[in-house]
Amino acid sequence: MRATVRDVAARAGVSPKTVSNVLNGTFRVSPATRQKVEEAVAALDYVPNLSARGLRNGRTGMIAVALPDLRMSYSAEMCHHFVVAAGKRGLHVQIEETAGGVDREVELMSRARAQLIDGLILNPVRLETTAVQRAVAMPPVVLIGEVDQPIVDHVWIDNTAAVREITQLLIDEGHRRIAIVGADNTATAQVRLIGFHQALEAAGISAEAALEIPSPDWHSTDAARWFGEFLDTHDVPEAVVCMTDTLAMGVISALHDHGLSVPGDVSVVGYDNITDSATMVPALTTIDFDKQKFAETAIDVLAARIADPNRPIMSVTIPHRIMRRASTRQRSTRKTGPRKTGTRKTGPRKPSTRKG
Amino acid sequence: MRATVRDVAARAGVSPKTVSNVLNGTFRVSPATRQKVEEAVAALDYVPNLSARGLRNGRTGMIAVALPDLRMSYSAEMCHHFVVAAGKRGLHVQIEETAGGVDREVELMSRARAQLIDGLILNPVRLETTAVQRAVAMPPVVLIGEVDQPIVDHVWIDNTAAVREITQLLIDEGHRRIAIVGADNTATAQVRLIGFHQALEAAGISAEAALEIPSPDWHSTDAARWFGEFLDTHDVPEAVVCMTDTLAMGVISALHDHGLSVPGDVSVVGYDNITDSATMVPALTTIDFDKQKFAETAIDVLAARIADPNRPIMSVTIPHRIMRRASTRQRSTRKTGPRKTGTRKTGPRKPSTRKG
DNA sequence: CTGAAAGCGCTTACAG
DNA sequence: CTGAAAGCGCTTACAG
Repeated sequence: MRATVRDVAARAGVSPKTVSNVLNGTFRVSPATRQKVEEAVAALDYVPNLSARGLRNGRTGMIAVALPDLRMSYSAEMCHHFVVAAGKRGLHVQIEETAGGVDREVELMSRARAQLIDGLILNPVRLETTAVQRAVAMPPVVLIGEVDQPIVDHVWIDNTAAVREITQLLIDEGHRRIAIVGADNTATAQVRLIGFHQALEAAGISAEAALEIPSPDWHSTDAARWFGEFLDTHDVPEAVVCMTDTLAMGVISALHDHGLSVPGDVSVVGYDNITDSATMVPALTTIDFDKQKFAETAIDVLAARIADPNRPIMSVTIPHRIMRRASTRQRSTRKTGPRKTGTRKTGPRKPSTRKG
Repeated sequence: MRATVRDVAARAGVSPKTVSNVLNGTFRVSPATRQKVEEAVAALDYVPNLSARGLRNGRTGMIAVALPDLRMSYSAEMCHHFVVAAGKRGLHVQIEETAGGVDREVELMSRARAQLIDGLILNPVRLETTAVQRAVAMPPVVLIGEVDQPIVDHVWIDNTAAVREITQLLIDEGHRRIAIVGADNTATAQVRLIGFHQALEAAGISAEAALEIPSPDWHSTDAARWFGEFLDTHDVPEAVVCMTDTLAMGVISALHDHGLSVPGDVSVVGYDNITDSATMVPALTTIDFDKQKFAETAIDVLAARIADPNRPIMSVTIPHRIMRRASTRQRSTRKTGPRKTGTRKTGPRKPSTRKG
């Protein structure tokens, strides 16, 4: 049978309270007593029961992190940083996926209230239907990502500015017919699309609905399929803004399959600066931000909220910057109209079967 | 204040036991009583306290999944499948990273014993130093990956066979001077290296230590750097076996930076069939397995172990297959000696700046 | 500096 | 089909 504080106390010849004091360091305990207790703990292989402690204290030392799709490289890197940042504060992380939508988000909130977790870091999927409602008794929650709900704490990147700036970069390089991939109705896409539109408008370029290409799932394979179909039926754009690096990977793949080179024929940019974006061929120009800092900030804000539910609501913006790599280039001649697929100088070919 | 079973019972005019029966469905309850209870639950916004339930039942409904490095795309995909598979059984997943090594693994075991988690799915990093010891009182654990410890349940891929087969594929295509990237002292690398050696030996090719290239971290950027340095100082191999798809991404990047085409100059294969491997340029030939099935099997085995700690130990091998894509090709002429870098027909050039 | 007691909220034998 | 009581293992006022 598992040892309990009583067993330890009995063996050490002290009361359970003293054992607790030694374990939690709440009060000063004489060295002799401390040693007796520690010997008993070791002898009995005692491990405190966290459920009991959680019931007593109302804290379990566990938080949840809920991301839209755990399969994304972006999710992988953020999970890592959340786990590490939480670990530094003695917290453990439960992961959840919000892909299911609003129901899932609501369920996560109740689970927080069911107190196996002390708080929740939530990346909601849709703006208009967020589970975060004034009406509900709220557990400690930090929103990350695009939804700016003034009801709860919030850590984010200024997505709109970031996409505006990277679109501006493409415009400065002489591109005018610019497509955007991942333009669907998620919160992320909507907020980033605004930045895209702002940059076009500032340059006097009118937005074209046909150049706003959805990709219902944001996996690279989906982007390759959807953007590939776009290439089959439309003029080749001069540049492509991708909502994420993972989408950019699919876009580059589709361009290669159509015999188009990056950035020779088409410039491509991404968003997130995932590790793999540096080893794409070509290396990807993208939006970079300090993911470790992002995670640590979110954990800090959540910990502060857990400690004091009544503190003022915070909103923290993590800085971003453009990570310039090889996937974009200056257009030599400034073209005003759309370029026809037929005007390409070389016909389609599979670069992957080119012989050395 | 939060409502408790007592509050619900009082409001519904029944005993706490009846409330519990309604919530857990243990005994039959009359429809009228059930409705009264459900109304009270709704009215009081009652959510059961999982710490209390965990203390009482000795189960929290939470399991932990510990992977070596959460940043990997492979980890991302596995996490997704574990969370989904666990969710189907009403379980939640706590994630941990074992990169820290054995201490971390031991700590995870005690945490399991501290009973905030009912069990643990563990991918240990090193063969010889596994935290899994006969001596320690073991919580329910399922090992995944390469370590075959007959002490606990085990779900894995036959790594040795998989790498042997994919190396064999390269040999069948006429490659003889084959490098392997990621050859370090982790359990995964060691077991896969054995398969590599087996294939070479069966073909009468002697292993060359210089062709076994380590990459202390298995990120694509590390592989690009380490394999790039290898290319700077060695003859170009005819083919490269990568311990993972992520490593392959870095290897392909380094080859491009050296003006070598894949598979024109060098064939490359990976392992894992991550989603992104289909959109690499060229699409990657790799080892595929059913990740959903892998995760579900591990969860099943763990659930069975939790239900019956004394059942016989299980070991399940998930089938694998070669996913043939564009990154390998038949060598037209069979060469016996190493090819010099200088013998390439085309000089180095950056494919990324090639114009269309 | 330490001990005896109460209670966190739940579920489960034990009675009725 | 339901009620009253006990107890999971911990920590914290309350006394000494």
